[in-house]
Amino acid sequence: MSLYTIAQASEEVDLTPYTLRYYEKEGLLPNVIKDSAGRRKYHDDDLQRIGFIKCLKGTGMSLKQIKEYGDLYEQGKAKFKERNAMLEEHREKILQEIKTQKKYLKMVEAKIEMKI
Amino acid sequence: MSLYTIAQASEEVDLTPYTLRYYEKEGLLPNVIKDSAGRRKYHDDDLQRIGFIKCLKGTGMSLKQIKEYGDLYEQGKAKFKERNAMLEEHREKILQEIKTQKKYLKMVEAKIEMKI
DNA sequence: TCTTGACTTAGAGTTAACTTTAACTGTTAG
DNA sequence: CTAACAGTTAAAGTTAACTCTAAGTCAAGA
Repeated sequence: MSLYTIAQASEEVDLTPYTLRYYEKEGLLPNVIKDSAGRRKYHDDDLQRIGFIKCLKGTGMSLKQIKEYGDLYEQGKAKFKERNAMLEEHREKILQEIKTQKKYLKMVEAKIEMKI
Repeated sequence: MSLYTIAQASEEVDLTPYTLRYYEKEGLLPNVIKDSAGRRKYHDDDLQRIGFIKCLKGTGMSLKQIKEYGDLYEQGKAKFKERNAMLEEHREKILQEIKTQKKYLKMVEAKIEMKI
């Protein structure tokens, strides 16, 4: 049941405190609590969530869509289907993107080998 | 030796005319010629170049870096080494990125299978 | 007690990469 | 001949995702 300050959480997830506050302001982190002095305290759950946000973002999902997903997540199993549909669609997008990256990799390698 | 108007080139490479003009303004397309009325005419070479720009951009290279690469390219074999070094470094970046994407894919798939 | 340092907020500023606007020009179909 | 069209430019506007500033609060150490 460990708690992290924003500096510690920042270190842990490799995002700046600015970014963490920004994500919270955008509604991506609805469960971050504050201590009596109003300072943020991050739970392990929060860090997990940030990890998944980084995953979605790193695979090209916009913060807006990530928020949509998060909002569905907050509504529990009532929205399970919708939420999973989003993920399945996103999965296809990632697969497609990996294919594209591989194609581009070949183009770059061809250019390297061209030696002109 | 076919020539394309900006509308045709746009269609061909799947970028808007706005974007093509923008790329040119940024110095990424130094060889686009104009007809007597001042209208752009794209050679096949230009389209090839745009294709490679899309490849570099699609693999995360900034337009600024793409311009650097293009500038080296313009200087011919004098800058071959430097230019190829850029590509080799970029190749590593793409390989790394594909790895990351695969990791993220697994995370998304795990979440889908989690059914919670 | 004072001050240092880590936090807080609202809001302004930044950056990359477009995207659009306004005003204009040259080409072509009727 | 003229209206519509496809292009031109410089410059302004947009968007996403931060990133920073200014002014303030609170707790802890000398």
